Amino acid sequence: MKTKIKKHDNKNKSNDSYEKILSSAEELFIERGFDGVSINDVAVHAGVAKALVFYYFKNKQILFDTVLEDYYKAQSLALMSAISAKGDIRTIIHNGVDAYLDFVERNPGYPKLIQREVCSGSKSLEKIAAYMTPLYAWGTNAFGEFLPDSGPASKQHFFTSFFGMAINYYTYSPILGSIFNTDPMGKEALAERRQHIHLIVDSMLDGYITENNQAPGQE
Amino acid sequence: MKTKIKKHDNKNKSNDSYEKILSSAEELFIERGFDGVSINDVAVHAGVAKALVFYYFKNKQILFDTVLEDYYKAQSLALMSAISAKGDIRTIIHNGVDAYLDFVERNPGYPKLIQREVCSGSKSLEKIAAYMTPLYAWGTNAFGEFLPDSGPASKQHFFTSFFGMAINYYTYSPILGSIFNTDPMGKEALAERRQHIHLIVDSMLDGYITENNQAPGQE
DNA sequence: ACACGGCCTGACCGATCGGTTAATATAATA
DNA sequence: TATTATATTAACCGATCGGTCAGGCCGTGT
Repeated sequence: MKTKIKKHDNKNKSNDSYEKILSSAEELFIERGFDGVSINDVAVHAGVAKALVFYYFKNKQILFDTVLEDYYKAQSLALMSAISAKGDIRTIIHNGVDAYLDFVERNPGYPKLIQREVCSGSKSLEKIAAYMTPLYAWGTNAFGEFLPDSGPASKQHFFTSFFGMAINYYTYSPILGSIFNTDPMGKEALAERRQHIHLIVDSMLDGYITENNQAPGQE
Repeated sequence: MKTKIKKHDNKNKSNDSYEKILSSAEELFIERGFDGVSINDVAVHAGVAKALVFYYFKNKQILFDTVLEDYYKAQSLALMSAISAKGDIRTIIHNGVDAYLDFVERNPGYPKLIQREVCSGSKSLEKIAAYMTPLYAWGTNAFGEFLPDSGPASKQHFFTSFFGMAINYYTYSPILGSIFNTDPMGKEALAERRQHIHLIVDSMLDGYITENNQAPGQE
């Protein structure tokens, strides 16, 4: 049987309008958040009738969740090889950091989208938590080789700190520019920021990797 | 001349409804953000008529900015003594960290409010940037004693990292709970988090303070 | 030729949005 | 007591919200 273009079913997305709507929604939700965007905004930006948005996406929440899911898939893809890599712990962590920064630099709107919804009591919270879990699992596992499972020096705390340090630069970039009088998202600035993060990772590993793989204060 | 209750003028806030409206707005804006809250929501929560909100606050944006400003004043007050303190650089930084964490723990909604608006292209962006400037100025100045002015190990990068590390825990707390299966805002968890941050500060200072006050790689 | 199903639209729905207005209740002043 | 300024409200405004609906268009299979 010859395959033909059927009703949209998540397998066949050859449809042009569908993609236009989704990418418009992505752009606008990133700019202004769930509550700041109307379906009409999306339709106008995509150049279609408002009703068509509801034709492809049953309601606003589903449209938003689809945007989230698309980003999650892209993130998973981008981190997959780095996350499953084996070898020297330093190399693993540095590669993971680079993979994540690569992804964020290519998708600077993603951290904003996530962070804003996390701050709000978003209806997508559980979904976001589920999306973050693999990343946190990888991170705590990587740190777990030389950090304790609990207490103030635990792997959870360290990964949370690294993650916050890395991501906050991007989410705060709109005001960092005016505070430091530079363009934080410029090419050189991003490269320098990346160097900084690697530098911190190294200094952390230097301080916490001991010969018997024990963190200080855990003897 | 005897002082009397006059029209509301930012000096005399003895009025009850004014305070109720403002604190309701604060609570709701923190929960759901600017676009997620309607003036009617605020009025109902405050137990007054919607029109009274517009009587005290000319429009929604001004109501929101007043909430922001109130928080900023409270933050300034909370950090004032710590920021102006002199003495040993380690003590200054640890005291600054404690003062900031004290404030955030007493006002857990504040980082959320700020972060969400920063991520959005909020109309209050310039105001927020202005509010953050003193904090960043203090931080970069404190680090400035032993860190370079530019490059990947600059005081700006370090303070940005510290700030991100510290604040992200609070803004991400809604999902950290389900990821780590704990209550990140519980009393013990907060105390442990504080220990962790002090621990990182110390490890950073150990690594970067050298006898001639120069950062590694800057010889 | 005709029917069918996916694509797309304009018109419409009730609810709610931010904001205004006119009128009233209340309390201080004279 | 009469007057005046403030505090408060119900009713209303046009615009926009998320969402629905009936029907037209168009390529395909029969």
